[in-house]
Amino acid sequence: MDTPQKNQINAVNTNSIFEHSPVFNFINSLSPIKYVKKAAPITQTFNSLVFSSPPSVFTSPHVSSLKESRFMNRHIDVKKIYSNEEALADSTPLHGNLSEIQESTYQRIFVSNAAIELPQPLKYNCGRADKANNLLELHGEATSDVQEEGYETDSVERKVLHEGIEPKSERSECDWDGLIPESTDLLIFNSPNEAGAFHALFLKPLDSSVNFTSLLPQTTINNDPNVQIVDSGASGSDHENEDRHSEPVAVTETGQALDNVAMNSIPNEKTDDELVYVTQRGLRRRCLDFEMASVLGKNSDDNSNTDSTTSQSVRESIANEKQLVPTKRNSDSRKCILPGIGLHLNALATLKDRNSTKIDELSSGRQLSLLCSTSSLQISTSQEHHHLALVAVSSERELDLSNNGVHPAEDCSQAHEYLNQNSPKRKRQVQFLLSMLMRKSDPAGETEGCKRCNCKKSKCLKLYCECFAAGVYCIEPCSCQDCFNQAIHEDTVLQTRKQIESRNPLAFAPKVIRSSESVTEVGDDPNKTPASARHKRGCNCKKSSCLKKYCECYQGGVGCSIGCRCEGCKNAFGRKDGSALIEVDPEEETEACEKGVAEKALQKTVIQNIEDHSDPALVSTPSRLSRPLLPLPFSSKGKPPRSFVATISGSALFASSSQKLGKPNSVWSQSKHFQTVTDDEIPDVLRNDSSPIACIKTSPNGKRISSPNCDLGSSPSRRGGRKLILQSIPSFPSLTNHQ
DNA sequence: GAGTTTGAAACT
DNA sequence: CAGTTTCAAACTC
Repeated sequence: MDTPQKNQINAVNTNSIFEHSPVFNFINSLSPIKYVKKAAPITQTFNSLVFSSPPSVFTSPHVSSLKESRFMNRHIDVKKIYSNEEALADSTPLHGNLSEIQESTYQRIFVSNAAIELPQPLKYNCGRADKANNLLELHGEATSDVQEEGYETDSVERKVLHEGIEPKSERSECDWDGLIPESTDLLIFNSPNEAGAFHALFLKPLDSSVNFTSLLPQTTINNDPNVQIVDSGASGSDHENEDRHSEPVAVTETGQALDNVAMNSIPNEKTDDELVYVTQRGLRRRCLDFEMASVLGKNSDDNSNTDSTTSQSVRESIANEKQLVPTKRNSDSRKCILPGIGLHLNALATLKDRNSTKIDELSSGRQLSLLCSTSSLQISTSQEHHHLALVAVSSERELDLSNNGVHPAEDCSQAHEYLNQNSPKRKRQVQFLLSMLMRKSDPAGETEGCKRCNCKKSKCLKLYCECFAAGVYCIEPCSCQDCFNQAIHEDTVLQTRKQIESRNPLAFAPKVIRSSESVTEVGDDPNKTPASARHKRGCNCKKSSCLKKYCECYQGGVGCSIGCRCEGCKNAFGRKDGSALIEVDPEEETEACEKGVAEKALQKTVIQNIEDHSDPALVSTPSRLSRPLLPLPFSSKGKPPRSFVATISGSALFASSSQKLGKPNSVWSQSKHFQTVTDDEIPDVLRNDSSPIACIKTSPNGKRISSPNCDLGSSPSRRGGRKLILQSIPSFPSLTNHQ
């Protein structure tokens, strides 16, 4: 499949090595315009990057994607996970060498995500944690059919092994070590070593489209072995392609290749094994990727050392589910990419959890979050569209972090460092985010960020368990008893999940659906809640008047709708009767906010600001726009996965996705949800920012009706949102001002 | 931290 | 589908 990206990439490749040199990249980073061009086609890439995090929402078990594997198992064998990836990679008819693949991989991650499924990007976040992993993973993905592989693979392996063995030593050299968390659960990195991978990502000059380099010190790049590795890869597919003479794999192509891989798995056992080996390090994740899990689960038993076997089994499983995976990707790779978000949230949660548990990890996580935000900002330069999304995400992360008890100051300090290198705009944006963090003084929030359950009888295998419901494994901070929601009980978890889904296919779906996306559902129905978002099932509150977190609607930051069976609804976010918060009782809302919802409200406001950046009035009057969703589900309860998903994803989206995929079940895949959120949702919102009215039509009632254009349907047109992106950037300042 | 309240989830 | 029970979070003290 040749995509514009590919072409671009090729063009890039043709460019001399100079372009790929760190210095050149850095210079390029300085000129956003250029990057934008390059990036333009790649917009999705960015998403992947940003959202690489594991989807909080459980995807249907049957759906298997690379992402899944990654996300799924915090503790799952790397091999397994990797195998999934491999399966994808294998399936790919890639023509490039491993080296090429590596290069392409990096590019993919940063540059060409579009073609790449979200999973890949996720890889980057997730498992790629390892320095080596980055390369390997890439290889794994791209590897499929590398014929020259032997040569390159070996080298790669060596690198990987080498790194794995002495990751830290290498890092020590890197200046970034301090900044970049070694162990970033957040990112899904298992071990500190994994951080290196992340490192590499940042360090890597990436595609011109995305330049983290600007953020990163050049020196670091040079110094850090990892960087070098990355560099080689990063320097560009160009180099590799040229040097290795292997079939050139354009980044774009790579992305496609990845997709293809998923579709056509061509198992390269050797490569797979290697990959698996590498991947293992970064696999530890709290997030459960049920989709993958289902697939992986089969293999889980074997996980440990039977590389070839595992990879194969994975492949087989994947092959069996080929339709799903391929469909997903084919249907809309872009969309699929989003899953990362979900993961991301989970990752955040995990991070938080870990924060409580492990200081080191926490710090790293923080840093990561910061880095992510920063990176997002940078990326924004090249890709505004993504930028906003990223910003939103980052902001959320930050918020979460703050909630978690992470000290914003630390993050801020680092962020500032980055800022120093960035343009004023970026600085402002970053500051904005930081301010949000700082503001979010959330005493209790600290814990909320991460999911911690306290189950005593459910074994964490029922929806009662928030961790389980969120699609994440229970972790140390949890106070659960007889917990089965652990990687070691993966099979049980998957089985249970399936069972629950069989009973209620939507059981793991986001609880809050954004109306804009689900406009079809609510949009025109005057009877429905004015809010832009609403609970998928509605609440059934009797005594809380929908003013406490007992109420899921309230908890989710959305107003009640006609679907609710609540009594005496006084939901501050919108009453069942349709009255908007402000309209109904501003004070009430205020109180609620003060009590604990404040965070949500704040986030909401912030989000709105982001969305409506230029129009504060809108924010003040939700009714006008339609009730703001839970812009930041994270805050609401610190339960990123649920809220987040809910907020972002919409039933409509799901439906569309499923249709595309051709697999109804696939609809539930987290990736889609995330995708929706990332690419579609946020971008749209951002778009709206620039011109709130543009995408949003206001009905006489004041309800928001998404315009056709706005409809995120996932059409390519949507993605073209660059214009908006540019506009969105300016908005930040205004937002900051507001705050 | 223990106990109560609450409403979703699960069960019948 | 409705009623009941179970469960764990949210809340109160």
